[in-house]
Amino acid sequence: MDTKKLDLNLLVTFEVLMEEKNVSKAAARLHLSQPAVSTQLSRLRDLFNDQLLIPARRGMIPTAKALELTLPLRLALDQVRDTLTTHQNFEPQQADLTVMLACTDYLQSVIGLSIIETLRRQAPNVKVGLRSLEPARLEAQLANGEVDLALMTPEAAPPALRTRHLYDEVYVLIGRKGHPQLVDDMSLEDYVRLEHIVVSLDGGKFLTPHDQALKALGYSRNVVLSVATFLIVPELVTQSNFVALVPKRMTLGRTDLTVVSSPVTSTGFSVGMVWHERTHGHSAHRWVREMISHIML
DNA sequence: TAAACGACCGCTATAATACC
DNA sequence: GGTATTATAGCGGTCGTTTA
Repeated sequence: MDTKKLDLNLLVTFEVLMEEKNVSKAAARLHLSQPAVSTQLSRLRDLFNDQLLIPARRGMIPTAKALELTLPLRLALDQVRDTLTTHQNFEPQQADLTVMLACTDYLQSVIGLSIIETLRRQAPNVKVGLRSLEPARLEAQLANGEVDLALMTPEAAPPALRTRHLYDEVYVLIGRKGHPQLVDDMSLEDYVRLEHIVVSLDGGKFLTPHDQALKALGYSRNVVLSVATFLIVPELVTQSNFVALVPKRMTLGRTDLTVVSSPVTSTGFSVGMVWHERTHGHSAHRWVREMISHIML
């Protein structure tokens, strides 16, 4: 590649073209004429030695290479934008705004308090509204301002949104303190005989991906209860002999629980932040995102 | 230092193509 | 045929480099 031909503006054009998949719409967003963007696309094609976007019935279809380039180029541009805006004025002590945060009940319980405490200390006039995550509506909510930031599995976010990975979560098995069968290194046979609570966020389901993994091994666990939220699970297990797989961070500081590893490796999940272009460059929102990143470290 | 030159970029106009 | 969309031609302005 001849880097002398490289112009950062071309990468910005590529980013918008991949979002719009339409030269005319990309041109409107970039405040350029359609031919100007068409010419830039031609230069991008020359630069990457690939068609990148192929004219289709309506708009354009990205090539495999274009799809491959999208994420790394966006990350590179974000880094440049971050560098340019890092030192823009934002005074947490004087800031006065409300940040609407959408996340699952589990995340509200795990990090909600930490966020509020840090904000009260560093930005006393910044308020946080916590609301339930609605994945199907999230993109629209982020676009229209109902939500400013979502905490969720970044891989599940619509591709047009901005994401940042925060941490990887794993599941652990919990039961009441002194539970007679709940020990580390228990056998798979003992494990499936325990009385399990499962969490089905959309309600009432008894078969989870973990059960499918068990099924593949020829086992089926004894599920006695399905609940729609992680929040009540610790209370249920402390008052019974039930056990449950819950995210490890939920158990931190809980002295009334026995926490052991599951004898079957249960696929964990990642947690990240998801936000819209609308708040991407906003210094206060940037500060909030940085603050949450630091809390999660 | 200033003029000349050339490369580059974006513009308007328009051709080509596909769809309704 | 009208509309939507991309691509190209030709033109003018800007900017960096070269040269006197």
